[in-house]
Amino acid sequence: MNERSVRPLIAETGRRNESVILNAALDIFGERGFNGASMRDIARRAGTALSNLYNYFPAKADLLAELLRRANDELLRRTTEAVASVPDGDPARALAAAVRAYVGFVVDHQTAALVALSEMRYLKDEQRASVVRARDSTQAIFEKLVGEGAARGVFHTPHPADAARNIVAQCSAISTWYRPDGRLSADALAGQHARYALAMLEAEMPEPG
Amino acid sequence: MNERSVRPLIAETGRRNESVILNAALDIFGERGFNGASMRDIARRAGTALSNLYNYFPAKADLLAELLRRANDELLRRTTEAVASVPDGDPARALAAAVRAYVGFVVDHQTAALVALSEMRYLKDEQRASVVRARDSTQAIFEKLVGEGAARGVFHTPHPADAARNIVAQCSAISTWYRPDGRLSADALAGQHARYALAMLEAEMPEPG
Amino acid sequence: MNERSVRPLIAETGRRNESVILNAALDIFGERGFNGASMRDIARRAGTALSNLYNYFPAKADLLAELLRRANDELLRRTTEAVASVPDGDPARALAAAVRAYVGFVVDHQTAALVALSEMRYLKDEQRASVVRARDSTQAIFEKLVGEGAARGVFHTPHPADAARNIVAQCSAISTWYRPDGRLSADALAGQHARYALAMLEAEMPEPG
Amino acid sequence: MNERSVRPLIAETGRRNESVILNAALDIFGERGFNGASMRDIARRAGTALSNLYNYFPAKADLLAELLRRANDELLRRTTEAVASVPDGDPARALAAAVRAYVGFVVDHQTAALVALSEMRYLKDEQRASVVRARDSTQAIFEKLVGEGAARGVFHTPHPADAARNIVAQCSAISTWYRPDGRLSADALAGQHARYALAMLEAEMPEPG
DNA sequence: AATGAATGAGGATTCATTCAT
DNA sequence: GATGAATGAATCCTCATTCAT
Repeated sequence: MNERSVRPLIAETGRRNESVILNAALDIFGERGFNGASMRDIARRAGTALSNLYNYFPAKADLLAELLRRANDELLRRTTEAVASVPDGDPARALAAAVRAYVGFVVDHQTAALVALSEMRYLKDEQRASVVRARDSTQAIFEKLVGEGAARGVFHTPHPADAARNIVAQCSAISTWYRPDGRLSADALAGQHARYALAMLEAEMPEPG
Repeated sequence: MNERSVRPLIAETGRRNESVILNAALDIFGERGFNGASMRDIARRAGTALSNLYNYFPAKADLLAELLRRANDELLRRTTEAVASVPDGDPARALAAAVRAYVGFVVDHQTAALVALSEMRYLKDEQRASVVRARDSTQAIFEKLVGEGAARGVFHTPHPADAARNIVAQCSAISTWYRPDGRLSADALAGQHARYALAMLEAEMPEPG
Repeated sequence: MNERSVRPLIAETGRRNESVILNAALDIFGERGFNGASMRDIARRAGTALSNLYNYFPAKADLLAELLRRANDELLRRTTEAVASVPDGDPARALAAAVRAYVGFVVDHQTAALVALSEMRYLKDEQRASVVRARDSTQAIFEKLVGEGAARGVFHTPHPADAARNIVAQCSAISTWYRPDGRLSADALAGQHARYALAMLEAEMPEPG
Repeated sequence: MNERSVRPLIAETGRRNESVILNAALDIFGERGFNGASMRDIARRAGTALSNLYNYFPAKADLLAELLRRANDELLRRTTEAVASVPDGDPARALAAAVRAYVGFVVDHQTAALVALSEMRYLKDEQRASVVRARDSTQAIFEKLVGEGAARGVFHTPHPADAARNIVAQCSAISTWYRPDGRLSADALAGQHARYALAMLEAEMPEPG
């Protein structure tokens, strides 16, 4: 039984077909990559006319940007909430909770996580910058926690910022190989990654989830 | 001073322009992705006529396949040699050497590593399968070392296969963020990643770098 | 102070938005040409919904046709009135008055004059024929006056019909270059063109405006 | 028998299909206007594949720009030569020769003259500016001649610059109505327009061609 | 009247690839 | 090996127009 909140990443909105189109785009981007996906493919998957896509999103890149915005928002929300649920002053526990949240997001929204990881580069200028900022917001949470732990002598790793980056990279990379029928359940996977993270940080007495 | 062997990934061959074309393709694939790269782009970068590309590679996918073949070959060579240079019976040291070799490859051939990580999916059928096999050969080395260490009680991680996968994923992901002018030198980075790996494996008395 | 009747070419009618839409269409056709203008452009300029345009005009061509009808009507009205205001039997004076009226129309409704000159060709079949007829009605006035003057020996030009056509063409072409802040005022311009016309006709004792 | 040099506006060049494509584009632009012409139309008229057009001209606007460049070049060449063939110090004769040259160009290359008159506006930025400069070069010849004549007291028109503009406009407008089977032959038309021009300028003793 | 959603046809342009030289 | 010309299919996107509300 899964206790994580698996509400759909793309919720219904006022506009009739918006969520249908976004979900179709997410699927197709996940299957073929941004440049390999055609608007025709997306329209067909969404069950609408090609030209109708443009009533919702003025350009293909806007579809991707909107998807990444939502993915990053949800990831940030989950991570923030996870950290907030841990009493202050326990960086190890907070870090473990953040990692579990991140892994949970990847497992619940694998395609979105994969697209966010690999297709962001195809956005340009302001859209790209905006997504980078959103991604960095989440990353900053990890860096802050690792920095605090290092300052307090809880984490002994010699390069805290580097460690934080690699922890996040590793969580994100799960989207590239995870299979729901794998040996580890989603929760076990999240717990195991919390354990990896604390190990990498050379935490004192890690207490894995 | 850099002691790693930084011979070019794409060496001169008998065919005059082959290496020029492959290097151009590598650049362009790295900049724009496989589907975002056009044969015209590659020809322009190579300084040759578009149609001449087809005298060397019958299709765009063959360019990518050849690049990935060479990248995987070099990665496998480096990893194999690194492991061979460690006396048998010391899985921790061997694993650390393997990680350092992998990181060295990523740092020396960042674009190739990035393309291998992110563009392999655009190959089809036998070409795809062939590249997957090559990638798995390297991965198998890590799995074997981790398995041995676990069997001998040197590594205490509860899920050795999973740990091996994540170590490799983490090394590979370096290609997505590494900058030569970053805070850690290439060697320091390699050493640090060996340390991460042993930590993740919960090795006894890791002796980093 | 401007004495010419500068009532708007597109007057308010019973239908609330009709004149707004026509004026928007006139603007856009003037800026981008008939084929360069989109119904979306026009709707946006008119401040109404795209689909609402079709409650007023069943097709894009009908918008243009209606504009040209009104422009030609107004031009014909001004020219007719100008000629009527001159006592019979003085072709030179009548011709000068007609030219002044024509120039006045172009100056007061430059965009409409420009669109009438350059976009008529994009109408088809009956709509085109109808506009051609309207244009020819005005042209006929000039031909008649020139013919009369030639018959009476007042105009000595050897090819009266050709002269009439060129006089009209020249007046019409003013729409392509006129700027309200030019060296000649609107009235001076009208007077000067009357003078050109009489000169071209080789009129006896032209008495310019 | 026609004595004017009616060499084709678009001469053969080294590139096999270039002149064929330019001539097709000229036809189609003349028939439907720049925005009403599709690259498919042009390709069909040229007897080549749509995509092949882009091997010669990278964009539709480049086709138009090249056509207008050639048209303006030829018009300038003819006008310049005509003026040069008249002994200095006779502005009336020089002006008449210039007008005849202009009319000759319009008659020999009616479609090009029409397109130059009506489609220039659809070019943008530098391409537009470049064509405007070319057009102004020819116009400047007329302004110079009229200015000289006015200064010497040969032309009595009160607004020389305005007169020059209208003379050119009138010549240019011939392209909108001329029919080869009209009442006046090409030469007669040219002569008649020289006469109109001198009349407009209120020249002393015009000696029409 | 007015609107938002929808659509089929067509727009310019780029694609990977082929062929004759 | 190398090139310039050529092509059919596909690209993203816009078009005028219609329809249900």
